[in-house]
Amino acid sequence: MYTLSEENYLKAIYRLSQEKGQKITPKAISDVLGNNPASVVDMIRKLVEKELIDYDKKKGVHLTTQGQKNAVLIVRRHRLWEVFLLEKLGYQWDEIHAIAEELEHIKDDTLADRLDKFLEFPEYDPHGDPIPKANGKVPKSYSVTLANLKEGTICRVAAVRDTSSTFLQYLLKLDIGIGTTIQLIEKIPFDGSLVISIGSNDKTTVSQKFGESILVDHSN
Amino acid sequence: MYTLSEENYLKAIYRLSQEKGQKITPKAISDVLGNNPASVVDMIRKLVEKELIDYDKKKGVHLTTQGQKNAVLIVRRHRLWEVFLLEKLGYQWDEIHAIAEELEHIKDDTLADRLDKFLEFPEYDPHGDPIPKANGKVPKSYSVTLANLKEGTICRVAAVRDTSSTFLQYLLKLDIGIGTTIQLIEKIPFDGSLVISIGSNDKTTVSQKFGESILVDHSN
DNA sequence: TTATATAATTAGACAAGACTAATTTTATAA
DNA sequence: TTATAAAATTAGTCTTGTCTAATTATATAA
Repeated sequence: MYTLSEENYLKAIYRLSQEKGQKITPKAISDVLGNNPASVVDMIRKLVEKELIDYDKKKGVHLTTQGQKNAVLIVRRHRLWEVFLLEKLGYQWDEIHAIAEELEHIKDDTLADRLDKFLEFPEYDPHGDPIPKANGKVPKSYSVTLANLKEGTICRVAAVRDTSSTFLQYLLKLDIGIGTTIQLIEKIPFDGSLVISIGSNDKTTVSQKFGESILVDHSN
Repeated sequence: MYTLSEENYLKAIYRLSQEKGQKITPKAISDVLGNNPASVVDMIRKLVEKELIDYDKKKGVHLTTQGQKNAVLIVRRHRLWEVFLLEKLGYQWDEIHAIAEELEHIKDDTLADRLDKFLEFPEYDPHGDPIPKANGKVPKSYSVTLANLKEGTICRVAAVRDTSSTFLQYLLKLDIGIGTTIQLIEKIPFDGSLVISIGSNDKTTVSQKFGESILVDHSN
């Protein structure tokens, strides 16, 4: 088993590896974890030693098979606990991430699988992120953002990319949740702002950044 | 909030404080936690500094009001998680202690209370230990052991004093659980062995140590 | 009461994981 | 191509919580 810190690094590296085409550098990792680049270099050395990652200055950091397997398991635990906290304990959308951040490190061979069964094998967590299966397979995740759509398109909110409390509270205020229908009415060329209609409500304007944080499902 | 280590010390001291009449010494704490007495002395200094305990060489260690409050909360979390693991996730009696040992350290202001509600406010954990209430009140705990009874007494198993896997597996093998009826048939003066009848089964002989690890409820 | 065993304490070391400051590499722009 | 900025790395330090070994204090038994 690995330490809390090692697991957090694996998770951060896994997350960065999902952003295709980006080289995973010490700087990038330090930005995700909010710590010092020097600390990251130390930990990279340690994880290479343990054969959880490879590091090549040119190619950046990559998870080994072993590292990938572990990272996926941590993500699985995190997302299952999020479902539990929201569905069973009645937490709000914006409260669950921080607690799951601790729960994901609880070590027991059968805990994740038992929790999975108890929750009746959910495929997605409350933020719309796919929950890796016990065998490591990850259900399809969404990749089209609201900001990607053509004007006029009607879509369904499938997932959100940001777990910050400020973002999630803003969503609650706008009455947006997983499954909400949104029509993209207009894109303002000047700053990328989006004019949208949420559900059957009136038009609202949101920022480009906001539009890029919402992943959608649309039929055409 | 306190560190994992500080919480484990508080819990150990709380546990020792339940054994009335015993002075809480560094040695006693090191025995409970399985670490070096020198480490205990260091931590005692730290906890005194934080006003969680008092230490007087003559009187030993005592929890302050603040320390008591925290210790009780940790115990509350531990026992609630035990109920969850057994009732909701289907773990065996002997598997839950170790996992609850990790879960009890998850920090969130409302988690214990939400879990308590979700489990419908259980009064006792699966080992028969009382679960402290949100306000710090602790339901009555049992104190009479099987070994304390007079020959002939019929009792009900109310709680067990040992959380070791070997002990709990032995209980499963003997078909003893919380609520099981046991009659104490005979006490062997030589070594304190007990001849008992479990439920409606034949006589069995168990050791004095075993008898002292079972807390019972009896009507006369 | 004195010898001996046990407990408590102190001093010093160590590993993990973080930091700062200084230095070296690499990338970017003039 | 060279100057400059940014990133990576190294060296050294710090904190937490542990340890061992040595010392001092206390309790127990002869």
